[in-house]
Amino acid sequence: MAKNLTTRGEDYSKWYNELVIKADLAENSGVRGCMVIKPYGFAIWEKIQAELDRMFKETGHQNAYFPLFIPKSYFSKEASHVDGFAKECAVVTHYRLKNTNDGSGIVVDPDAKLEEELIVRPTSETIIWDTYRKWIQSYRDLPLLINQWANVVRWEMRTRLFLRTAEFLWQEGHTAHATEEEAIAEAEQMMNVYADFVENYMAIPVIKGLKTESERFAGALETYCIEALMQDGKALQAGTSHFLGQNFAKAFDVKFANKEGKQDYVWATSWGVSTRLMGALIMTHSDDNGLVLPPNLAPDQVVIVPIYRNDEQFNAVSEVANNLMKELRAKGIRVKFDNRDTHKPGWKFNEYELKGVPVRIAIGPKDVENGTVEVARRDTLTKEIMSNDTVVDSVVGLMDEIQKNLFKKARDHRAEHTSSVDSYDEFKEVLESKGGFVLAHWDGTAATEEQIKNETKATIRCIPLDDDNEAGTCMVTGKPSKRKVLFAKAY
RNA sequence: CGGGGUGUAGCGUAGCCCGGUUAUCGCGCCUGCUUUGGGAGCAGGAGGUCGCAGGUUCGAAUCCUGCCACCCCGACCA
Repeated sequence: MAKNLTTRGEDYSKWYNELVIKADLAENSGVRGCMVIKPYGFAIWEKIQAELDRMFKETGHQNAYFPLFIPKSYFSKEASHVDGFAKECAVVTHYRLKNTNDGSGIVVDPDAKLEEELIVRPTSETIIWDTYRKWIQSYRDLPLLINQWANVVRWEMRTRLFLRTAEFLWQEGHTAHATEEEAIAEAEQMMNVYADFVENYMAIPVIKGLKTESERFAGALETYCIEALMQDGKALQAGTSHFLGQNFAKAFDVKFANKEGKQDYVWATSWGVSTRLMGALIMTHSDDNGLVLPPNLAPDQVVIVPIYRNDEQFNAVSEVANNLMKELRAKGIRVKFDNRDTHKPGWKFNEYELKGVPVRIAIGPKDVENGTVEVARRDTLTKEIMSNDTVVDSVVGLMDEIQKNLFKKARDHRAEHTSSVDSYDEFKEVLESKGGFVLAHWDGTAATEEQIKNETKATIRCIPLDDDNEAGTCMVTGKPSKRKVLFAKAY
């Protein structure tokens, strides 16, 4: 585990400051917990977007865009939705500024007060369902499968870089279906898409499951989620997919004529992942030398660093480097040749380690002479001299190997930090001593869940969807339990 | 919103308690030479509304008052 990675407080912020900001990922802009994402960090986000977007389209979805501002009245239409978000909404009340009469500055013009205030979207269900009403008349208009890439604002009382910023980037899918079964299938499908992406691209193992009633999305009948375990033993919700039933359809009067010609309310889902995924990526793989990026997600998969003393050597090394770059690119690998003469090799080595580039190739005069290059892996921090004849194939193979190795490392770590307990004392003891995921029996009531949370700070991350369905009795109340559920302290 | 803390160069800081020359040091930045296979060395140089506004004083980074911002802890949460 990266030694500077702790849960909260000074060490945590130090970890982010030293690793992330130096690694050009992001910096805290200081404006109410907002975040400036630097080019390198944004390149990672763009990779996440690109792959997810492809997967959404492969499952029949289309992109659209809805307004940032939502009339306040829309929110009051779905009661539980209001309860969930009312406390964290930014509200636009005026539309104009003016100079003060004495010229001392600018103030909000009191004459420019809006008739109805606008909410800066914390999520887009309301405005989207208001729109869907106009789009849906017949079963022939269904299913409506739409995704939006957008920013949203949640005025959290406390923020944390990547995990909980006041404004964040995300995608939100909103679908409408003719039947309940179809909507449930959609929600499950998207949970599976998320799990597939997070495991195979981000190399982060996840547990698929259902949220308990108290942890459910505001307005949902069922919330599917994927839960990941970070290096420090705390859980992070990496994505959610909600079955919304007919709640929003009823609230926004979205009806369709079914095949029998009768009016019925549509069935809905919504699902989303955010820039929080980047936090998960960092906190799962990084070590004390900086980020460690899985090859499938790294903006640069390979960086070539030249070593030279003079122009003659630089030209010789560059020729080898350019050829190698061309060959690797022909194999579909993202390669960067860092031929800047403004930084020395040692400086570059550290720079790319900090940035988590999976493979670094160094080429110097000795290599040119010997027909070799030095290949270094970011995940194991090992170096190997390779012949020019074999290096292309080896590097191609390394992409796969590093990807698998990172996933395996993360899965092994999770296995070591997953416990199954039978008593409340044991539960507390495990949480205290090693943290991580703890499987335990629970009686299914919100009251017991609340008691456990108050006494241990652990929450039910999910009711796993695996086949391990052994019944038992609740560790707190002794009442019957259908299966063990997944507890952890969470971010 | 409650509790604690901090504001001095791009970043990190000393000085503040006990007021007194030109505000300290490191990193970074610029110039030159030597360097370049793991964050180079030497020499020279640039860079400051000491968070803001008042007050006390011959004199304020330092003392007093008010304000602002940020960080940490709690409640809230993707």
